[in-house]
Amino acid sequence: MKKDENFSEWYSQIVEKAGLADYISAKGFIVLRPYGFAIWDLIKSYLDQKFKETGHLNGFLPCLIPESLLNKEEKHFKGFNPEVFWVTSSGDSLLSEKLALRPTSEALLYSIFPKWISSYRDLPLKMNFWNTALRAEIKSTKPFIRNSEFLWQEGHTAHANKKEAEDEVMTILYLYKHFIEKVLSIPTISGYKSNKEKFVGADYTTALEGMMPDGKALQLGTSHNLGLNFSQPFEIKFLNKNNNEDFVWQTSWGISWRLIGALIMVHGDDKGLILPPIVAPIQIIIIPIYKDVNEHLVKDHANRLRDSLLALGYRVFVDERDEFTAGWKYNEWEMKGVPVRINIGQRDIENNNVEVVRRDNRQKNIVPMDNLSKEIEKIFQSLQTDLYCKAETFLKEKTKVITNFDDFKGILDGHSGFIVTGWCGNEDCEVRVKEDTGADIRVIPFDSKDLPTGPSMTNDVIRDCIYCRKKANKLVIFAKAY
RNA sequence: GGGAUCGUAGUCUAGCUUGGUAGGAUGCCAGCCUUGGGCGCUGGAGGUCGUCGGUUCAAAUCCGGCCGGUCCCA
Repeated sequence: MKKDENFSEWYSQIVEKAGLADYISAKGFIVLRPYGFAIWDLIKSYLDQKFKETGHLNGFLPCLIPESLLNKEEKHFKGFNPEVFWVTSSGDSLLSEKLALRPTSEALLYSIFPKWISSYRDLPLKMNFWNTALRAEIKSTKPFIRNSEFLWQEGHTAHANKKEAEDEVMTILYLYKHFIEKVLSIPTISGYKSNKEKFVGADYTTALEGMMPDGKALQLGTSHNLGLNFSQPFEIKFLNKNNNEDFVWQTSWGISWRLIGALIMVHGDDKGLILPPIVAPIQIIIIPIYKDVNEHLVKDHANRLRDSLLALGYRVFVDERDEFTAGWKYNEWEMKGVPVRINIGQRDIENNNVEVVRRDNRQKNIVPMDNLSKEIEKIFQSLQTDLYCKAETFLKEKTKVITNFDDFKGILDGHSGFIVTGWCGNEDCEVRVKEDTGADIRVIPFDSKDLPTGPSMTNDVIRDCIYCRKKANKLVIFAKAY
């Protein structure tokens, strides 16, 4: 399957052939297979540790939310209503109140916060939940990218003052950014969402936006400042040091298994997945190459090699299956994206070396046994940075500074990408552009130095709003999005 | 939201126009052979043709509803 020729088909093929997920006969729902779940597990354990290091504790929330609760913050409710699944009966009898399958847990969790928060001593309250959310996707679903139920993590915090909440929003956003860029090797652009695109119920939303190989944007993580928007309707109050009642300042934030989708799209090639080492369920695959006469000798060597690599902390697997040839196994493990493969046969044993193949460029190297761990470490390092650089180069190539609307439309008619331009800040212009081109404001970068196009040129070049030509007060990135 | 297209064995698919015995590949099982880029040979098992209904002596095939997948456009 060719990634360049039919990207969408290629993507669905990888999901199935690499054994990540499968379909079930309910629209928009998928089944995660062990290999796909293992990737999620690795993402989860990495981030979970970071959350704990920054003072967050995990909890568990029910998946049903009474309508009245969801309804309490009006805008929030309206925003989610079209995609909420409702439970209306138990057995044959109708429920007295409809229950929503949680599209997100703010309302549910915040209804109970008042019981837990009464004094400034109870703050900050910082919790996280690893669960799923349900949002009905009527049309165009895509595994990991758009599903009616998805695995995610939602963090929720309450703070004594505005500044602390603002800091929390940024702490988490940069924690995500570090993970996505340094661990998943996917470059991102960080910034604010426009009012139209922000989380319903937030004062403002910060986000990380990535670019997929078809030039479309994919939101990879969000962190919201909820201000007092929930604490007021839910009456989450505390006594401050001066014995006055105050409302808490809140944040919420999340990433989802979309990150797996991004990994597939950004790094994969015609041979299949390519996984960065930290999130690879199997980091090293050992293929013993043997004949009947030396089968035991070679397999013993392979297993000893595995044991020594396991002892060094690597996730290693020896593919001892007799029913497949070596060549078949190469293809299989390349499809699954295993970063490093080690071939070991009679002649390697005699020469006290092994053949090491890295997944991304499939370069083969004969490596002496004594150098092996050093070589693996080197490959892991360079894989991590090479994957990032490749994606970053692409991002830069596909990001253009545009100052007039005709050029803007022209670019989006062909293959899309990111467009850096000016915006007056008026939502009408944003809506019009979306109607005319299908692109909307993905992110309002915090700083022009974060732009892939570099700061020097953009500050001077962009003066007007791309649509109404009035003075631009924001530098924004427009793109089509998933 | 609009359009197109598909659903046949675990998987991929032929057959559908012109109604009449479901065929292949791959995988699976048994036995041999072999393994440095999807090896080879022999034999075997595996099917409510997505689902519900209609037309017909007869439906995988024609018609309609529903369910699900995929793609394109908004």
